[in-house]
Amino acid sequence: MPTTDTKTALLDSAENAARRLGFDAFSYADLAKDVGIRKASIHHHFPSKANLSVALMERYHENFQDICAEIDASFDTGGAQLAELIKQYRKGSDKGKRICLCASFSASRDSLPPEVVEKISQFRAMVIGWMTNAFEKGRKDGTISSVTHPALEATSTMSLLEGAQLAARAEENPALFENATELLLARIAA
Amino acid sequence: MPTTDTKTALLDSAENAARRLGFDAFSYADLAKDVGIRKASIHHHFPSKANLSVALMERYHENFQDICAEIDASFDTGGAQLAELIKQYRKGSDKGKRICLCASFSASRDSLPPEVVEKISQFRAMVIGWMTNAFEKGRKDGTISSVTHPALEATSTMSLLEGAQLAARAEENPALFENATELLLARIAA
DNA sequence: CCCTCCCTACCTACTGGTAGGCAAACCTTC
DNA sequence: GAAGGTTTGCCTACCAGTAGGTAGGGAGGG
Repeated sequence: MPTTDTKTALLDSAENAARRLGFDAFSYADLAKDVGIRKASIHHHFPSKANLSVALMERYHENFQDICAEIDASFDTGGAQLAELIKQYRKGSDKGKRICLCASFSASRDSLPPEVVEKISQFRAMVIGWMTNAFEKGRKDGTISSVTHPALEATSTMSLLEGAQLAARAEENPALFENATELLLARIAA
Repeated sequence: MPTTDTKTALLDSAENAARRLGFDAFSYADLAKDVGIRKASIHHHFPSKANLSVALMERYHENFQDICAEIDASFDTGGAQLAELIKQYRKGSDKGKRICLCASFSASRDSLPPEVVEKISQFRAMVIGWMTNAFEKGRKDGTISSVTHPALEATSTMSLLEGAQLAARAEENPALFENATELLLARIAA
């Protein structure tokens, strides 16, 4: 076992770069410098950049799914669950320094292999599905106000959250994320 | 006067490329091929890519401002004005093949000169300001339902629209834009 | 012995950008 | 209106640097 798992270190570095700069704006040379190995050595772990993008999206999907499951386990009401997801997106925004990998990859769509494009859709469907459940629950238990159509609420909210991250990123200012989500949060009962 | 204004053709090609692929994913060689001149000749019009990005953002801002002014002149109610702006964003999405230049540039923030980063903020402020007026008007004339805080509504809506474009772009599917904006449109009286 | 992990060295293609030239259009000034 | 100079718009040819990727080798552990 290596001192620190190099493959994981590469994924961490690449995810960060992709979310900060975009998929087309970071190179294997950047990763090499960041992780502390030579550029050519990266190809041992990820033969191509397309290959790396697949691994990134897979890991991101799994991690996010785990987070959703944990929210389900820790919070009972639909409102509390939704609030926690919003908190997660705020955290993912990292004070306007990054955006969601899904949003970043969506913008770089044409530079990615079809496999990743497919996985972006699956990620979106997964999150929207989870949010639909949260809105449904929030409508029943009364912790989210004015919910008429949970599935549409989820779709709107997904776009809102990614757009809010983008807005905060534009000025590298976390307040813009807060502003964009304030009305949504106001619908959630304490 | 040239047969077709080359500078304009370059701006058109570059804007399209930036909105489809991202700022880091198109090159001067791409533009040259598209417009039909040699790569080096582009530097006559735009000495550097940074320079080009400034011109792109400036033109985009002006064009969008004109569109907003035209909506103001053509539609009386806040609801009709907002609906028209949403229509504009739908059109800008081009069936999921592009996103707003502002959204694209926000994601590529670190590749752009500070001047452009500043202009992105100004663009956002301009659109949000216009939408704040529309929501304010819609609240008064009753054409937009449940408006309590126009400025926050505008900020949310801006994020929603950019996020909706991103969602549609992810699958190159215009239906995702429709889904994300359906609830918002439902608030507007016919 | 082989497999994992990383190395040096190298490749081709392409990046944004520069130097200098050349033809046509545009001014002047006679 | 012709002569001369300047500006505009594009060209060929080239540059250093970097992109992703390859070939082959060596150290070390199972």
